[in-house]
Amino acid sequence: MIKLYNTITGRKETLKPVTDGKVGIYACGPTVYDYFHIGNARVFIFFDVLRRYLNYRGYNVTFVQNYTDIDDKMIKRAREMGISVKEVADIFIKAYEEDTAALGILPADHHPRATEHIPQIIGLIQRLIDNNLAYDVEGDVFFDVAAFPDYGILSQQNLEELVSGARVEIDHRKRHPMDFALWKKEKEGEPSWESPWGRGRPGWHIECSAMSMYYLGETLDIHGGGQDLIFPHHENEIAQSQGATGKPFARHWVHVGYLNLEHEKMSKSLGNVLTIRELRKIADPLALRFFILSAHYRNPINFSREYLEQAAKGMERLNTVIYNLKDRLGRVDTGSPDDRENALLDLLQSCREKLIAVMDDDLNTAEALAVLFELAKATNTYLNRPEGQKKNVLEPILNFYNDMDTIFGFMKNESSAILEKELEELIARREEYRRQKEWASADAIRDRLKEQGIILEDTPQGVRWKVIADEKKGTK
RNA sequence: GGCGACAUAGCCAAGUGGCAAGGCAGAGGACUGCAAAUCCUUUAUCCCCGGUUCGAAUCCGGGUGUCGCCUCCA
Repeated sequence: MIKLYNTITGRKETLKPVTDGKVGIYACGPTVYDYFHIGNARVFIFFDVLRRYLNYRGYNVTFVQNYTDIDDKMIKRAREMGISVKEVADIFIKAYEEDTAALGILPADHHPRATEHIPQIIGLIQRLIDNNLAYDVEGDVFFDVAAFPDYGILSQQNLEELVSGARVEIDHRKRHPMDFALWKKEKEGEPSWESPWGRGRPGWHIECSAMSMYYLGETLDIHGGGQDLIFPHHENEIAQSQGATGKPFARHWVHVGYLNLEHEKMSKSLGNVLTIRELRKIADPLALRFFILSAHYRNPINFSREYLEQAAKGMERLNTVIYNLKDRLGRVDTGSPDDRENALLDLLQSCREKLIAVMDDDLNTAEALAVLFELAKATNTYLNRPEGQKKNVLEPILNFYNDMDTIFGFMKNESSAILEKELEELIARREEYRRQKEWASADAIRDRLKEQGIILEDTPQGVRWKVIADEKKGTK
């Protein structure tokens, strides 16, 4: 039984998909006018883990995340760069794909673009006009909030409260100050499409309603994004979608908390935006993933280089235990487990159960990681014991970690650039120096290999080596 | 003005009624030729003041502080 906090009710609620065994998730994606930043990354990483976890729990998940490729910011950027809006979108979608891949984020099942769903958008607007929830004024179409009684349900505010706090300019063509644009009349030199109301382009909110329902049906199981989308974006999506269909738009509204940078909200005006593009130059992007997962998704978190380094070291600890397991597994045989080994296998089982329990409870990734650390300690203790280890004890533990990696996705799989034969030769030579107690010569070999990114470790079971790839050295 | 979040060790961070998880850093020890890795030991008046309760970090009331949303925003 998986529980998720639902913004619309303010409670954790059991996930009950529309169709048993299937889950449709729609997450609001980026406006592709620039590189995305570490705050955006928090949302993308959360939804990546959510869909991976639901998949692990046996659901058939369809995950949709849009690209907003037409709006004011896109148009502005195209002018600045002296290229078309389409070209801006192509550049930053490609960058998005590269940067998310570096963060271990899997591609969604669908990444629809607003400009490729104009017919669906127009159809939805027409339904709203037919239902007397939208009106056309001189080629602009607005949503009539006063005609939709549930307006404000998500942000828990009524219309009067919203108006009193609003800092918007009054557009006198609107029936109500909070009415928002579904369709914007064409302006000179901007991309536009034919519609029943004349040439124009979609408003910001309508694309998500249109595309989510097109791919996932009229009631989504899970919809969400960053907390700042609650109002107005998701509020407006509810109005548009429910206004058209008369059905609940999403069963679960999931919103991810902010990630601040050095205790400040990131914003262009403060000039403190850290993009993943930039982060990738100075640190391991997977350390950011680990850092983000080490706190609960609804709590605000603060980012700094220091915290990222702490996270990188913790992540390294888990990667090391996996490395330790793999290394030892190649040197041991099967046998019947003794009492202490049975106790370890019992612990493995209880860790598995505990991990599922904490993840089922509103995706508590912080506790889940603690479980992985707990098992790591017991495993390391076992690997240290002089009586030796058994394959049929080590293997299930390694399998567990591999399973967990399909959810959390921060494990490293290093490969060596140096030829293994050459390496074995150097190790053998160093062993000879060590036998002769020629420590300086032995250490020279170790230092030389380290410069090439290969770490030698002397263990009671013999010398072993591992590769540290350049971009994966943690923070640099 | 309206709505809301957060405050737990040097740092990060779980825990929402029953002896305060986990990670990072520090100190001491074991192991090691030295390293690396690992293990052991060690570190908390849970922001303040009241209340409810046999029992509160957890529930209620009141403070204080930090921050967010109500405008484009993840």
